[in-house]
Amino acid sequence: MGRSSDSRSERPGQHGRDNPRATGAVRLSDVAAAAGVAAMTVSRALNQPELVSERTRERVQRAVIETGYVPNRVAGALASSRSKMVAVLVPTVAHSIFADVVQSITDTLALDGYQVLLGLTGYQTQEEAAVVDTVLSRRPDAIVLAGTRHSEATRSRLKAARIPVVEIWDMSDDPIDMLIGFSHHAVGAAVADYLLECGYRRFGQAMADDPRSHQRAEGFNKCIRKAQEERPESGIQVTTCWADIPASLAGGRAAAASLLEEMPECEAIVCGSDTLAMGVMAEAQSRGMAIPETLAVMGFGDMSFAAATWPALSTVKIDGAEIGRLTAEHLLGCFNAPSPEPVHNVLDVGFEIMARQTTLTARN
Amino acid sequence: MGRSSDSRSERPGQHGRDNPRATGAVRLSDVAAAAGVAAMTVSRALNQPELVSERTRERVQRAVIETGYVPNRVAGALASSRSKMVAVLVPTVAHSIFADVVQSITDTLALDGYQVLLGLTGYQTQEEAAVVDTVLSRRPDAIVLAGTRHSEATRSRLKAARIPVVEIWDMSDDPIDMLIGFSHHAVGAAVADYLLECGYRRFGQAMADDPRSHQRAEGFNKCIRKAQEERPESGIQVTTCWADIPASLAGGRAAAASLLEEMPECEAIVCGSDTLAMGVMAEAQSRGMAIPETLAVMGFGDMSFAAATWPALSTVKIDGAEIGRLTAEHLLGCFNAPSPEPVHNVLDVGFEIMARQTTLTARN
DNA sequence: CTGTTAGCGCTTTCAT
DNA sequence: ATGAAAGCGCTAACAG
Repeated sequence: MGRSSDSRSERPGQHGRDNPRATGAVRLSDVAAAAGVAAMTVSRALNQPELVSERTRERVQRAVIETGYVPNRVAGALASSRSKMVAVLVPTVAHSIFADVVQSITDTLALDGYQVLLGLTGYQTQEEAAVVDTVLSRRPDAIVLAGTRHSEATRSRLKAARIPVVEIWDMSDDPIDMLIGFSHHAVGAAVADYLLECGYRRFGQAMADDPRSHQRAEGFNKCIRKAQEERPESGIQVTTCWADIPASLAGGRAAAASLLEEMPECEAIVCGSDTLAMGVMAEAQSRGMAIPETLAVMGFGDMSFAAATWPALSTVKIDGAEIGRLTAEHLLGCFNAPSPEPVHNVLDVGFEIMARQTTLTARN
Repeated sequence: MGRSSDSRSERPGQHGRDNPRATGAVRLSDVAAAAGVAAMTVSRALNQPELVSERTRERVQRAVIETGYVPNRVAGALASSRSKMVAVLVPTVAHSIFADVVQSITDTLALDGYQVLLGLTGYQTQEEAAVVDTVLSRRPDAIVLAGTRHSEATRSRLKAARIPVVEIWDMSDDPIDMLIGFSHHAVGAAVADYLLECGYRRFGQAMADDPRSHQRAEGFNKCIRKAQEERPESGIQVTTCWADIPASLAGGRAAAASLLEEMPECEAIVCGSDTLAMGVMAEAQSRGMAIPETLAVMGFGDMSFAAATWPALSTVKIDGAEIGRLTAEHLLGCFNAPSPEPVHNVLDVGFEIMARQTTLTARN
């Protein structure tokens, strides 16, 4: 047993020079030597244990512990062209809505041994292109990205990568591959319909200045304009205020202050996120305005953030954690499918308007 | 030019079979062929452009665009044993405090071309050990992890990895390598001192049931006990309520309700996070208790979350984004240092008690 | 400044 | 059930 059969077992450096190897880490062949088997057998014992006899498996197990072996998945990924990594690209993780998505995807994928490579794209298309390139160079097995508006370069890069791509958090007529999202325009329209139905007439909008908020605002405004044309006498009005991104409580306060200045008789403020909504409510409260009696406020996102604090808040319920889970499970389905062909599949998760009685029946 | 000098340029599969290669992606040698240079020259043109003549650089640039080449960093990492990835391990990203850390580290590292491999460890030591192993198998160039209480297995694994390790968000006498954090025990004690100094006597604690919150509570209680012994007549009391993790507004409300039930004459509630603090304040408000006149509330974390809404809230300021930035810059310093030896370095970023006059002078 | 060669540590394939 | 050989796509080291 003096000499192992592995030609590199004496750990020479590259080119046979006799300085120590760069990493110094335990290799598969070291474990193999310790267990008295071939490297390939160790690989199998670790990755496809059912193909190895129980006796060998145990010996390998022991050798792994003895040597403190940590597999090198970089090498594994190169050899097998499967990295067991999924890239997740979101504008930011400092917003609860995307943090929930990332958390949920990470948790769900971990169950199947996949890891998340995080990419934060900011809110600029140009930045996104750079992040996509960097991330693709890691050869992830799939990529999830928020939004459906990408540069043509980004789209072609993603298609050329020939891996599952899931766009989330928005809707599109022409997804790159898969899509799990909803129409922000439709949400905006639905909110307008809803509030008009409730009897409100004078609206403010406190929206973050990002593309998806713009779409919701457009949907809202379009619906409002239609109502104005149909019922010119009703006095329907809307004023919009764009808050800086990232959205903050302070931004919400400022937006509310500005809206109430411009439109003191404002009855309802529609907000681009729960964060903005809370800022708006803080401002209203500081002015002694009763919510929802004097001013109704509508948020956007999952209720969990705000509901406990502000029972008067109504919101469009979009649960990031749920979207994340759906996305991850969908991907795992792709990975496990007999055919690894990309599936073209549009899935609208819909949305739900959560309205507390206290708020939205107030004026009836 | 009919035949390239690259022996694999005709893209045979492994072992010379003639099915197409697994990935089908453009390789360095494809770019080299298109540019009429050697693969190595392309590599240099991309990674060390200063070593290549301008003419060659331009030809390579053109060939890269022409072929749509996306470097394979998996192969690069294997060959060079530098992955340009930093693993970041936090309990969760669904808490603003850790989300800020991750956001900030990601942003800062991106400036130097590093990417973040995200690991979410939950709050259990056992889970952490598994995540550490998985993450190390990707051979990150460094690892950042929240907390200083790890299993012995985790510690030895991390030491054996021979990469920079930064523990953050806590203090330790025996860090694995580097540490950027603060003592939770000391924070708890400082808060107690502060509130006693302000004249408060009957305290509630609404803490999340995680190790670091426990340490703060211990620091707080120790300080309180000392005061009780020194001034038995003063009527100093404290009751603690442990909220479920992850901390939520609802959990904060429930904790406050329970505390106020047990100790109706409670004067100040110390909270384990801003989230809990906001829940506590919601409950107080719903009971018509004036803050801070009737009940003072202290949070923990960065003010940015809550300050705009609750000017009456006081808090221990721990800015996750700042810690993240510090950590990333510290790491980049290590990477660029002439000596890549691990630096043993304890850095206490300290903390700051932000106290709004309105709250903490209320009883004076 | 550019090219050649020999691996990085693993998995695929084929052979036993 | 186990092993041997070849190669994944890139970069370090040396040679020119």
